[in-house]
Amino acid sequence: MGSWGICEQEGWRKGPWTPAEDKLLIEYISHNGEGRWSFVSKCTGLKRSGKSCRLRWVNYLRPGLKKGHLTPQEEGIIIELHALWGNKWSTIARYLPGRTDNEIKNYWRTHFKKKSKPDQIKQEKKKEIIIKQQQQQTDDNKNIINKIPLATQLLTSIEEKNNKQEAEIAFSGIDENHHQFLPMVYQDTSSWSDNFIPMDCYLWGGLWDLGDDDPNGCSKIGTQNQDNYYSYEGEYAKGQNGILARLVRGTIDILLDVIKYQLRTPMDSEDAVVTVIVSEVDGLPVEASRQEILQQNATKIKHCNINRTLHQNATKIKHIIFSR
DNA sequence: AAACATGGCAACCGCATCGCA
DNA sequence: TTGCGATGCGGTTGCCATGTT
Repeated sequence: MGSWGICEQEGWRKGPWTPAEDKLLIEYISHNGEGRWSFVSKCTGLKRSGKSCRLRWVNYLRPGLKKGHLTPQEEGIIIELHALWGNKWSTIARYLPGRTDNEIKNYWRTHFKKKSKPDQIKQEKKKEIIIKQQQQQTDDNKNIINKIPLATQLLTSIEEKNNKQEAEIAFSGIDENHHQFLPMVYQDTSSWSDNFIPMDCYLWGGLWDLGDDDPNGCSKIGTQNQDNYYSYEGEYAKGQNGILARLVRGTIDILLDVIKYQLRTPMDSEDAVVTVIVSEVDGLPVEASRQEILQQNATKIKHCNINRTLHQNATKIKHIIFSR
């Protein structure tokens, strides 16, 4: 193949798009809508393949695309979801409105897939993002108690009662009556039963395990059902704080997916139930009678319904309870 | 100032999947 | 059920701008 822009084998032009080509493509889509890409060249005279037209539209011309650097929040989401799903760029992109799979893929390769000194670079980047997120959260959470140590701001409790698995995440903060949410008591790992998933450690590992050995971060604490569990010694508070940041920003469905992943099949079972209790939306308190806004069979939850109404930053979640 | 290295990113390629006849 | 075209996805390439030596 020759240099880009002049290769016209098979009749198709390749290489960078010109403004004139963009204009033709935009006009075509404005009249005919997306899809039927192979007809673009026939209708417009563009010497571009259908695939090329689709790619140009999806990655560059489509309205609503964000330009510029990713925010620390977006970076954090990418890290978390990549730890969860791996190179499922299109899936990850669905959680980042305005960002394309190509952009996320490029970002990941640029920032995390350095061939030289991979561990060092990942560690440095991770620390950088954690610091950014903490600074951002400090700004966002002015009304949330910050006098208590980070380690107690968010604690997780998992209990097994009467053959039921129940995992509950409690968030400290201030409710609509300005009462402090009391964190749950962290349960000692020695009490975990054989068929029981230690969600907090699992969650932590899933969020931050970047794939390779992570000597300064996650440490393996045990194996259960052929799965590995991790704790994050020394930075436990930071990690929990990071999860809280996600929730405060209303990305509830991400958390649900993460926790579904942690619990593996239990959330797909018929009798699994998810309960989400929200105390504040967009800075306005939710009446006590309406706080429990979602409680339904987990099999019906693909993406948490409340996410669509809780996109603003000021959402406060009191509890999310998973049980079966 | 020139040569080289690196980072960022748009675009291409091949394969997988989907939908329809 | 099968074949085929359209579409989607992830990996890769290569250009260009910037930084380094």
